[in-house]
Amino acid sequence: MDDSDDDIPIASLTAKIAAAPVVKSEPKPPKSPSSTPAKPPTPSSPSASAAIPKKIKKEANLTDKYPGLTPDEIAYKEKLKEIKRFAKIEKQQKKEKKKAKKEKKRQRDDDFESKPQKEKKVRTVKVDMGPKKAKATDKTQRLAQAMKAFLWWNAETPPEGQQWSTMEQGGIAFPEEYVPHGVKMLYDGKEITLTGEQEEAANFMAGMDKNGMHLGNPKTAKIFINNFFTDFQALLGKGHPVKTFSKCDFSRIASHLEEQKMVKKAITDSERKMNKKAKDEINFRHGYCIVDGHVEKVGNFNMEPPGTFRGRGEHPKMGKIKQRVLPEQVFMNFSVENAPPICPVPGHAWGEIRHDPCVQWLGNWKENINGQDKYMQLAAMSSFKGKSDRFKYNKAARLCGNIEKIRRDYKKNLLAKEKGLRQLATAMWVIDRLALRVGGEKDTDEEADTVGCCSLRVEHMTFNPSNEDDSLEVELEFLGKDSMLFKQTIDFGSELYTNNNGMGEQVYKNFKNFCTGKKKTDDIFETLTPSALNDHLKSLMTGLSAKVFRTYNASVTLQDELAKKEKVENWNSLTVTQKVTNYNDANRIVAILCNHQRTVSKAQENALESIQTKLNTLIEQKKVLKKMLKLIAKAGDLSMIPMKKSEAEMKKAVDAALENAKKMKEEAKTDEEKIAATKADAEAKQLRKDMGDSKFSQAHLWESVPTESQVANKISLWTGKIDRMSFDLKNKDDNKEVSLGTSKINYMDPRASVAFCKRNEVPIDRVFSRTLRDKFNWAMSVEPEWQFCYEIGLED
DNA sequence: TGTCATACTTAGCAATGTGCAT
DNA sequence: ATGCACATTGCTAAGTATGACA
Repeated sequence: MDDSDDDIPIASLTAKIAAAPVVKSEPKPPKSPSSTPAKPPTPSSPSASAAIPKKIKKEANLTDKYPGLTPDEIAYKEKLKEIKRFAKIEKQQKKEKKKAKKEKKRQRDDDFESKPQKEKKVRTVKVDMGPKKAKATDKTQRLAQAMKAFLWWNAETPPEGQQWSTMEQGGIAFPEEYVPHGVKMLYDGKEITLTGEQEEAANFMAGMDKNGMHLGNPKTAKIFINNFFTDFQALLGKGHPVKTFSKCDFSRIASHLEEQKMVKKAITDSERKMNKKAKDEINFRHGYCIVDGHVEKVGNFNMEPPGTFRGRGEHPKMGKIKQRVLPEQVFMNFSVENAPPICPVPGHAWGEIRHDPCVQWLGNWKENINGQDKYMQLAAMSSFKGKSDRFKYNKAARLCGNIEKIRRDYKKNLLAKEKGLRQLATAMWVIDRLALRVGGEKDTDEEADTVGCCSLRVEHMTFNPSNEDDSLEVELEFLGKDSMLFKQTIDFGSELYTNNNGMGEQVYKNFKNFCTGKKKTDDIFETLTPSALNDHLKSLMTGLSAKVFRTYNASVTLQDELAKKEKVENWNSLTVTQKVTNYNDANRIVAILCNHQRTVSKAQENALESIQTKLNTLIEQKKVLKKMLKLIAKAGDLSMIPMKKSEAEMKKAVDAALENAKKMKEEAKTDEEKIAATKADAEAKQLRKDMGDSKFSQAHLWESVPTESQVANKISLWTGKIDRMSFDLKNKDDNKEVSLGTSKINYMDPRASVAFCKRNEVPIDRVFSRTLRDKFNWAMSVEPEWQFCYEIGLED
């Protein structure tokens, strides 16, 4: 690791790291002496071309080697060869490296085990050695320690209304300038020469996944292509021969890009190191910030590269070209007394400088698709984000003490004579009980048509969907944030909504009333706006807004569900893994409440299908076993019992095929031979898979007639297998569309999770990943008995 | 009273990393 | 050791909240 700090533009950062207090860190295995004392000098700006191997000097005889091919095609073939060669070399290197690492580790472990006594002795002897030398850590680790050392929740708060007093930052990093590749697109079969900018745009389309979420769906593909082509044509200029998208052929560019990906994959270890170093440099230059004298991590310091706009759902602007953003378009924010960050693009300068301590952002620019503002801000683990996060959860906790009052308020108003008031109350009920978002107005020409509570329309509700008498059921179906489908049938007459004076029937009545006499496309709550709703909420509790209900309900639900789990009799005898599974189950209930979904990929779908097939096989096998048992018990015709076919021969054949393929690969000289070898390899692997399947299909059989007890044993074995597998399958199927992460990151008070772990001796890293532990550093010190309740909310 | 601008939170997807079974 | 499934992270889109202003 290179430790030269001089390339960091933040002057005080260097001093800061050096002065960082030594923080206790987890014990680490003793380090082996550094093996890299001298390093070769590295170029100051490693260019992308450094990753591509030098061309081998064989140009002269290439045309002889490939008779009848154009130079372009020959070049392509040669390149492919090179890529393959480098991939092979890299694989070899990786292997060796791994081996070496393992060896080292073993030695280290041996050392460690054999020398504990000695070490102790040394330590007692060391008396007057002066100040303790800091552990040899790299820059990233030292920065991490410096950040960890600052406990913002114990520190002074900046002046009222201000986010900071001083702020020094390293500016935004910009993507490298575009380097044209010269590969041509075809139009109506003819080559078209493009400028760099035009070629870059062509890349965007060429690189799109034809089966992805934008082009894979005919409806969105149409929007996407239309938008792209309009922007592309504008780039080409007036009177350009390219007129119709269907005549455009980007396939040459597509394969070039594919090739580049392979080149990138086939880099050597030293190149990988260089890339890492370059990335680290950017990270050190832009990734940290000094706020009021302490180091903070920056969240998004890389400027978004140009590309196509990937709007979700049926966003009317998807496919439009997102332009490259230049430093001139960016505003930077930092304190007056500090030097401005250096603009990293030569010949360019920041658009504007601000010194506004009342905001958190470090950088700000406008995006060209929707004209929306984008910000560079500190990372989730920073004090800014930590403070507002804790504030958010404390506010939600305060709702614990106010929720009864608020529910009384809307229950009263559900019966109000005035329609506006009734709509307000009904909306509050929906936000509280169904955890919907508030739902602001949207312009459907500019954005996808998605809704929340206030923007619900008559067409989103189906009364009495199952057509039963006296039904109070309503099907609620609409696209919410990110065009995620919300589809739930609410039975307003059910206990869930009527118990405890829940007033479900009244809510139903109100909805029916709000919807009658309206067009499908009319708003249900035509008198209501988010700000009016929030104003009313503020009158009931200071700082209350609609979204607090989601946080509140998520945290309360998690806490209640966990409490339920912990009440179970054998709870204390459960293993850590079982406890974590229970935690995840509680997490899942919250995720379902908040409608946090994910789409199931094709691969996941296939995996599920294969489990189902296996399960079916097991069930069939169990039936066969039962028949066998009957036959044996009643001393029937034993020749009816199916026998296991020998697997030895099959295995022989597979091994031979694999061996043969390997040999072919090694001996292959010409392209044809290589292709044949690859094919043989694929076939051998298929054979191996078939063998596995075949083995599985006769796993229940014996090579000779089994005894009664043997069969009986296998039946119980199979019963267990079937149970486990169908449980597993059901679980996977039920959960495949639920996303647990979002509620963990944004909704459930982390202190409830931390307390749960402490009560149950579950290591926190089984529940929170590294980044989550950093993000929730402020929540780690709570007591095992901590409860999400009103009093907690009074903290700040 | 509604609209706009601003600033910040919440969100899913794709790429990447990790750990486990074979 | 390898390949796979699952978990985590990076990215950036899509929301909410709120105050200024017409």
